[in-house]
Amino acid sequence: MSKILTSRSQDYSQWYNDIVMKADLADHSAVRGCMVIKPSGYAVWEMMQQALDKMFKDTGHVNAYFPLLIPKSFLSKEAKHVAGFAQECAVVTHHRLKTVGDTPETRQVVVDETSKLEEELIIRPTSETIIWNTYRDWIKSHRDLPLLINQWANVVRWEMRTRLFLRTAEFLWQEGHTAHATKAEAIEETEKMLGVYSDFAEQFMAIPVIRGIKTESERFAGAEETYCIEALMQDGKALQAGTSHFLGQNFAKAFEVKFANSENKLEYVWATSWGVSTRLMGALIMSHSDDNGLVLPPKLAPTQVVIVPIFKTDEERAAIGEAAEKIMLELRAKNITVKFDKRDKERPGYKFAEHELRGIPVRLGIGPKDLANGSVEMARRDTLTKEVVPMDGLADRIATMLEDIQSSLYKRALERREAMSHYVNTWEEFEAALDKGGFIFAHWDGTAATEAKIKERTKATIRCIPLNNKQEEGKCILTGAPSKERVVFARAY
RNA sequence: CGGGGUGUAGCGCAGUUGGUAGCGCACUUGGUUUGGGACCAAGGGGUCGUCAGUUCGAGCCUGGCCACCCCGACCA
Repeated sequence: MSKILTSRSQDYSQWYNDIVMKADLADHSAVRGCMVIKPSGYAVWEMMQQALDKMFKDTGHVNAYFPLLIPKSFLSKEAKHVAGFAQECAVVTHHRLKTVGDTPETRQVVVDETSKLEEELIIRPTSETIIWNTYRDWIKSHRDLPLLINQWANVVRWEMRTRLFLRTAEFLWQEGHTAHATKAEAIEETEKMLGVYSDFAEQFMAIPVIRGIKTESERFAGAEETYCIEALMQDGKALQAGTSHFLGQNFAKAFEVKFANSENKLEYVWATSWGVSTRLMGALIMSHSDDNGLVLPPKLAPTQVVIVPIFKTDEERAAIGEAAEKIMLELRAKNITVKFDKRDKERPGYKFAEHELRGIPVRLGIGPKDLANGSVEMARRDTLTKEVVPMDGLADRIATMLEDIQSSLYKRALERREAMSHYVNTWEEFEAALDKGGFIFAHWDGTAATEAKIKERTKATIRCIPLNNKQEEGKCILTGAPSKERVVFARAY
């Protein structure tokens, strides 16, 4: 059994960091709490971006870009919003530096105090305010609605504690910001985008998620309702993988965004916002990887197949090269991405290990024996198994295998989650389940006070109230007060 | 921000009592190798995180600062 499944939290963190480093995905930067996403990591992020972007476009959205810097007064216009983000904002106070000191030894660069800004600028922790300030000018009539815009951007949140991908001071994300004429339409949009996120998580990332809504205390600052998808990592901790917010008219009122309806009466617009971030990279790593390194689902693997040649002589090398070229043509004809690892310096064994570390789903080995037999050695990353198969019909076989890896990863993750889902009815059962890790479905009396007490005692939070939740009579595990449905508890990242 | 730990070559580390820096991997060159992380030989690479202090002399001692890791607190 993989040691990660049995390990303590500290070992799991070490394991996670090792994979990020050894698979060459990212590194710590010289800037506090920030990371450098390396080409290997960025390539995976790009795969995610492309898939998500297509899904956004397919649901009628367009991309735009808004400023990085937000005047402090904008941020403070929505009271709950600023209260939620005030603790973690990077603030720009000056716009100029100057050099002081006459000699090279004493010379230094300091802030020019004469360049102090009259109003400080906040580096966006999220863009609702700057966007709604802009939407005021864009929305005049019901004919301007709905306004369905997405932005790919970076944001900065000055977190106390950072973890590569999961919580960095700066991170990359997309944020959708939509405006609608009616409440119903905005809620529909919020739910639709949650659906896009859960489809993406399950179909592309091969990660099963629970769709639900947040309790009031976990709600986005400034939202009326926060919908989320929650995933379970291999160590039994939950990870919020995406959120979609119904913002009501909060931002429309804060920024005076009104439209003339068909009867020429002014109304405030209804809003949504939704986002996923590079945190999904963390989710991907923690969901599928094993002790040999990263495991990528084929749909997100920048390279799906790698061919490793095994040869002694130049003649063999040339013959294998020809065979590889032929295979690559066939695979590319089926839109399968393939690389031929013809590096001379590294030996095959080294390459095998390296490609496993980086998570390439399928590896082909071609050597003299294969040339003689018309065969190829085909290895799959998820199960670490390999078999010798005929060269004939290889492309079809690989296409099938890629599909199988994609669905197997999902199935494996789903089975693991089910095995780590506990239904409890008493406090004792709840505590026992917490020791095992995973999602805990339990009754809760619906009060923030109880939620807070449970969090204080156990560090477990309510991850969400599942959508379409089964209604059943029960008693709160803490207070014994009546409850009509189970909510999902877990310790979370 | 509190507690604990770390910072020495690209990476991982050693460095004794304070005496002017070393090992493994990686890198360069040559040769032998190549079906699961090769071997031999010869090389190159360091303001020891940073700033100050103590000292004839600091990688080592003292203090400040910075960054990172782990546990908390915080955190759509």
